[in-house]
Amino acid sequence: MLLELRAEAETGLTEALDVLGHPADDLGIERPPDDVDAVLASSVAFRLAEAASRPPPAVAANLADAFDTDGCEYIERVRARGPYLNVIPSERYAEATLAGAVQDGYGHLDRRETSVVVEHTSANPTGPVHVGRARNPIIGDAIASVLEYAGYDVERHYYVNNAGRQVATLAWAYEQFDETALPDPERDKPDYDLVRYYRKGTTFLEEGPEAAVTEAEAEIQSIMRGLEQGDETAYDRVSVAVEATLSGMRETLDRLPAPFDEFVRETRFMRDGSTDDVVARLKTTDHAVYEEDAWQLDLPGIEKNLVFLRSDGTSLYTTRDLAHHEWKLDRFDRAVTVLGEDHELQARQLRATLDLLGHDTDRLDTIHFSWVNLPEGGMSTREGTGVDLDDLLDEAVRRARAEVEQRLDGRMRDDDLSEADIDRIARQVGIGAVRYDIVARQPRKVITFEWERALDFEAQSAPYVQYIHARASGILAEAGATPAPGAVDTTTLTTDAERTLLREIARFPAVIEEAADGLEPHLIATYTREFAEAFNGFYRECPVLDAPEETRRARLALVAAARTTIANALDVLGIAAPDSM
RNA sequence: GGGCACGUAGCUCAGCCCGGACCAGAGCGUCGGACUUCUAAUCCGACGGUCGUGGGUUCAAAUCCCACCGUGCCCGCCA
Repeated sequence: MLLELRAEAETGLTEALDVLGHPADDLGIERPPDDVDAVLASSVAFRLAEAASRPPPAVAANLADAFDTDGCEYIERVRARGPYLNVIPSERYAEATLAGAVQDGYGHLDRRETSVVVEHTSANPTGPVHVGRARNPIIGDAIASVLEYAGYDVERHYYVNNAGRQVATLAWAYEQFDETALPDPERDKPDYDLVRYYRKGTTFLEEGPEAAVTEAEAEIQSIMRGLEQGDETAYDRVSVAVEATLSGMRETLDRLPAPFDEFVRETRFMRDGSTDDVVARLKTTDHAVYEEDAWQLDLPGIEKNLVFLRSDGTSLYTTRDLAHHEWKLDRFDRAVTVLGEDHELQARQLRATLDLLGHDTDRLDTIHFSWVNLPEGGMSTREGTGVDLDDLLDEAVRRARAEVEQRLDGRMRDDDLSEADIDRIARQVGIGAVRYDIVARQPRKVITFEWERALDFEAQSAPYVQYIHARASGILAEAGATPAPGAVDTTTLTTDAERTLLREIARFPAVIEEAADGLEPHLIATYTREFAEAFNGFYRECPVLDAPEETRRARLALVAAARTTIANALDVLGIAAPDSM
């Protein structure tokens, strides 16, 4: 509802500025501090003061007088307070907020008729997903969801690298080594099974006898060339190992869950000729250079040449990724990619090259996140250092379960949780805590992984937010029927706590819009925390079930609206909203 | 060496893009309080900060610009 009110405020303010002969290019609309009873404010008066040769408060007072609220549905009035203009909402604003927020889809913005593909994770299928990578699916999935809420047609893609050196090495190692020479797998899952061959293989290439290594390198090269030439045998050899590994990785990602609409395989762009086509076009550009037997691009503003064809005539990952991106731009209006910070240069080169090929790169967005490190250093699949995501999720659920059981005794609510409930809550809370911990921070910040911090179940965590959903659910279940929003008198909601909660509910769609515009899902996490504080304030101050009839009805509607709001906000973050905890 | 990021309470972060009522907000930790009352994974209070450093722009700077310092990532015919 804040979005509608803001639209009214913008129109009204523009008119008022016009009437007084001020420029209306910067309205200075902002969120007022919590202790001001306005829902929106403007600081334009500061900027107008000099030209008007009057102090800001005087300008603000004039603007407040000139603001015509006659046509406004949601604005009661606009008043000056010092140099600021404060927008005071009407009772209709409260009514419309409640009516809007009890709808299941609350927070979904109007459809935009714009398609966007969100590519995320795309980890090399060489072994289990480790925590160092975990930011990618969690941030990526949240970005996809927030765009869906904002009205875009979204597809989630995982780009499978099944053509590079890494997977050729895996395929070779899988054929080369006997299982008896390998350690037992850490889990009974194909990715844990296969990664043993991969690690054995990379160690062999680094430390094995020279002649044997040369032979192995030749074999790996031949697999790569086979793929390049569309050789079915080479493709099958790689597929056996890659697809098995990928299935194990998908199983782990499903636990988050991080669903995908499509797994796009790199080889697709080799087999359909589009990579050759890109190479042919690149050779004809002014920036193409042939140096040291390899075709390269000397890109403007980029210090490093981009090799797009090796001296042996084979393509590189980036070459295929160019074809992949042309494919995406051809099918979608926008393409968002979530990548690690180590891919920064590559992403810049990709963008510059697509630009060179005549594409509108404004349709492209890249979000970079920094690594999750261990206190002792980085994580690596190849070296086998790091914490597997499976282990983190298991431990999270285990600790959450211990927490539920410990709280069982002191439980005030006599609703006897069943074994199945305990299981459900442990899963919702445990995995939710991991996701929240990651999605709540700006992707650029480096994270050092520590068990206690990642699995903190207190304030500023998923359970803190989930708890208010459970509380709201409890009240509504106890009450039985929830009154229709049209049948309640919002004027009975008079306390600060009620008004603050209402204000937070009304803000949700505006938060979605802001998070979607900037591709910043952490804004939603911040919002859920502030929302939870507002709800807890209400919960403390305002009894619902024991309130006088009129008040009770209004508060029940408010609780119902709060519940949908927080459920949907959590939904954006991919975090479950438990009915009981 | 070059490029790109990050630097806010003891610790972990939000605020920075779009400068204004923030002479800075949370959480954790520490200390003290609140369960016969809709779930205490909650709430209330106290203590705690030269917003890395120095300059600049502005009526106004945590926020914009410059320099410097520290940290991370990248600088492969790997991905």
